[in-house]
Parts: sequence; structure tokens; C-alpha cells
Amino acid sequence: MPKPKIFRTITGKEISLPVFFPDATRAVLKTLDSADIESTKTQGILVNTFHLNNFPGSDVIKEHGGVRNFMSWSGAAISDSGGFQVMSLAKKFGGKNSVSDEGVKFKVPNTKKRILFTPKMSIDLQIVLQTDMVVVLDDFTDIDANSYKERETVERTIMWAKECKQIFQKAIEDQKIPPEKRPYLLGVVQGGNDPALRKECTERLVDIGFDGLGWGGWPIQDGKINFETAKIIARNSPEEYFLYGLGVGKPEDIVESVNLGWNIFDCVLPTRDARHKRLYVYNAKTIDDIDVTSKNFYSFYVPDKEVNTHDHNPISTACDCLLCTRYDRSYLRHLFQVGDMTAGRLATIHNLRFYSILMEKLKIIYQNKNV
RNA sequence: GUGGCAUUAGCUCAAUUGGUUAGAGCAUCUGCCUGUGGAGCAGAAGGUUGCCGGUUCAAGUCCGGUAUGCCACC
Repeated sequence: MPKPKIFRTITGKEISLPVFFPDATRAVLKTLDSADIESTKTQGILVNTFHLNNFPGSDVIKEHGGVRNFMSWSGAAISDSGGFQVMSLAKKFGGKNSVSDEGVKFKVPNTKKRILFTPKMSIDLQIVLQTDMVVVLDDFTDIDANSYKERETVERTIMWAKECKQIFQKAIEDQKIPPEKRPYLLGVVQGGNDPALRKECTERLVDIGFDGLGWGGWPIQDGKINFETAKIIARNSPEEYFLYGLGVGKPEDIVESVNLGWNIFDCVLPTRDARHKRLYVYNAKTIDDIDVTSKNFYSFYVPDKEVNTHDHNPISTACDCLLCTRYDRSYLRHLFQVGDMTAGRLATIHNLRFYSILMEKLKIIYQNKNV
């Protein structure tokens, strides 16, 4: 069976793989509006169920008929379950936040509310969001987890995955959602750095049956990605499955992951780095000359350095974004110096175009490989 | 012309009654950011304390002179 080359949205769009979804956690890609996102040729975005449930709340999203209408976005959209946030919140606030088989108990940030976030809530909310891919709630295996904790999180992840699938299917039937409007359902593989546990988790999730699997957990280990885990999940997944590297990653990590069969990615790096004055720049002179399989195919450009004050060159000649086609280095430095938000906007647009060019280049390689 | 106040890092300012190696913010330079509570974090460099002399074991700090600036009064 051939690998899927198409990601179909519930609005009828077809997106070829691999694809990168930047993180619009709160239904906004920081500093950009939806027209800006379109201009970067970004195909889809990732929103977060947990955060959108807090603000503005599912009733508001429901009134709009989904998060896409809410933010006037016509591309693809995936909703994250909230599993990762639950982990980071539990870690940050500890104490009264706890994970049990029922779900996650925690205090809602910035409020006095304490709620139990369950697999059912996550799925129900994601269906309200009307995204193209729904992600099951998973129990995050911490990078420092001992083998007992690793086992526990995997068992709970599988239990919740089963529950999520049943709730998902029931919702589809109850709401009479036609097949072409049915979102994809993604299982998430946990198990930390234990290869046998990762394999087992993958197999048991495949037995339950999903449209794809996510590479869960913390992707970084001593600053490097554990590609052994990526290989194990990919090898034990059906050919037609979507393989989604959750939170992956740096450009070179995406290149390597695509090589191992992964085809969907999301990461905060391009947007966060842009706001933190780190721009991704291809070393090639033109877009045509870019070779993402070569070593060191890109560099970082730090826009607010003093040396840029009198530099009238564009940030990159191998880029066709708003920043590179209209403004020069001197002006961008000025915008960062005076602390204007436009600096963040132009830098974010640039970094997103860098990533969309990366995916366009990988698409060509990927499609040639699968002919 | 007389009196008062000021002068310390590129910039704005700290530094008990004279007492270790004169500090901080911004700017500069390095690095970091991975299913985003964060336009964030870490680190480095940067000084003949306006200049000349004096008192003292010890001076950014006290004294005399001088330069520059601000204020007040003739």
C-alpha cells in the first residue's frame, strides 16, 4: 500500500505531504493575522484544545462553527489534545495538580477554577473546534521517568487512546458527520527512551486503529533528537498511517525525520525564534539553489546587531517573503531597536516562509522517492 | 564678576560617617529556546571616577587649583 501523499481537510482541501504546522496555540499565530499566515504559504496550523477551552471557551467557538471560522483561516488545522500542557502545568505548579486514570486534575491558570480534564472532554472539545485532525489525550512520559513511571504512562496512554476512539466514533455517529467531513484521529506513542516499550505502545495503538500516530514525549535529549524512537514507531506503523512528529523541530531534524518516513510536523521554534531575534536564512543565493540535504544548508541571522545599521541588503536573497522583498537589514534592525511589534511580525513571516520553503523542497524529494 | 550645584562604563544613574576587587538598567558582544502561561533566558566585555596637585595607613568620597555645564544674585 502506498504511503498517503495527501492530507485532506474537512473543508475539502488537499495538502500534499510532508507538511509543517506552526503553533497557533490560542487561535492566533503570535504577531500575525490569518492573511499574514497565508502570505507565507503555510498550509496549516496547530491550535490547542486546552488553551481554547480556557479562553474563549467552547461555547464561543461553537457559535462560530469551529476555530477556522473563528479566526478566518482557510487552510488546514490540527488540534492538540492538551496532553502536553497538562504535563507542563503539572510540572510547573505541582502540588494540587495530579494525573489519575480518570484524567488530569488541575487549577486553570489565571483563575480559581479547578477542573478534571478527561479524555472525553478533550475529544468533545476538539470536535467543537472542527479541526482536520483530532489528537487523543495522552499521558506524557517525562524524560526523567524511571521504568515504573514509563510503564504507567504507556498503560494510561493506551487506556485513554481506546476511550478517545470510542468517544470519537460515537460523536461521529451521533452528530451524523459524513465521511468526507470526518477528521483524522491520531494516536500518540509514549514510552520515553525505552525502545521495547515504544514498540509495544506503537503496536497496541495500531491494534486499536487510528489514521496516524504521533511521536510523543519530549523530543530532545541533551540537545539532540532521539531518532531511534522515530525509527521504531515508523517501522511498526502501517504504510498508510500519518506519522506526526509532535513538537519537531529544527530544520535539520525535520529533514532527517522525513527521511525516516515522518510527514507531519509542528514546532514553536520558527515563531518563537523570530520574536527572540533569530532568523533562519538559507545559505544558497536563490530559492532554486537551496539543497536541504547538504550539511549546514542554513544559518542564523541576528537582526539587531549594530553592524546591520548601515546594511541596505535584504535579509536573504533565497526568500520571497514580505520582509526580504520589501525591506532591508538596516530597517529591520531599527524596528527591533525601537521595540516595535512590526519587527516580530516581519521576522515571523520570514521564518514561516523559511519553513514552508523547507517543506516544498522536502516534498519534491519525498514524492520522487515514492514514485 | 560673585556664590551654589553638578562632572563616575557608549547612555542614564548608584556607591553607609573616607575602608576589600567602584555597582545596576539600557546599549554592545556570545550562546540558548523543540505537541508556546514567556516579544523570553543565561553569560561576557566594558572604568586612570573631567584634569592637576595635596591631606591620610587608605580618597569616587576631604582640601586647594583648573576645565566644562546648569542655576541664582549683582
